[in-house]
Amino acid sequence: MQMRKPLRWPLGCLPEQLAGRTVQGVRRRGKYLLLDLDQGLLLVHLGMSGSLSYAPQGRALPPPGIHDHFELVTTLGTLRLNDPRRFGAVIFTDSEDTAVARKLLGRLGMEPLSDDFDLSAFHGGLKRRSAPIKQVLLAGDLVVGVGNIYASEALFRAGIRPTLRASKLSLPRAARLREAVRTVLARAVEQGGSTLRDFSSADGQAGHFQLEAMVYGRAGQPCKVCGTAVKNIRQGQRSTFFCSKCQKM
DNA sequence: AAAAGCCCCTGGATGC
DNA sequence: TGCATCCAGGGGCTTT
Repeated sequence: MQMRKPLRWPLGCLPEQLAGRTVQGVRRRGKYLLLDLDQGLLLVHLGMSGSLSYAPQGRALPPPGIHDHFELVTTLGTLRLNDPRRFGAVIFTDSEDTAVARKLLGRLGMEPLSDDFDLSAFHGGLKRRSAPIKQVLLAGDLVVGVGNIYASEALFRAGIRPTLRASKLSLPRAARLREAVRTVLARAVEQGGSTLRDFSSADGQAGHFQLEAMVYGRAGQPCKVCGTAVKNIRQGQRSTFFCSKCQKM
């Protein structure tokens, strides 16, 4: 294992902590990748611009560039993290029960594509929030995985204005939103995600979901359903796109 | 407890 | 061409 510049948090003594360890399994929680080791746990986050590439043993990765920060070298192959903006993270911790792990993983909400994405829990959570629904989706403490693109897209599909206070959502509308979140994320996964500039998957493929976005990145263009010009506003320093005719308060 | 703002960082696109 | 400005798939931390 080698490393270069620090990411969001310094990479610290990873070489010592990882030397000789065995990767026993790989999981995901929210946008954290969890590598279960024979001793300890490695948390990996890609931030906004991170990507992983992998080469099996015997096939070489290209020479490391300035944005390659971390390589996990195993007997089966090498996993490399590239992250130009360095918002990503690689963190070693002893288990999921350490203070560090709990701080990062403990606040995470329900997994949208799993059975635990329960409607009454979702609606109940929304009831307790007065913030705009878009920001509640993005916050990740009620439901995880809904990033900036998919929040706008899910709200469009559900016909809900992003500025609506979360607590105002009726049960039927919460149900519709829940379905929209699941549909949008499942479709995005099928399409390999969204490549706006530098994102790629571990085998170097770009994503294509952005090509079928209904509102995201389409400010001023006609809504694909009704033709009204798509609006772009800012909520919590992030851009939001919506159709003022299709999406009701 | 929850909301709102700030900040981390680099690079590409745009405008003068 | 050169420089300034704005914007970007996230989310932790601090302040209100």
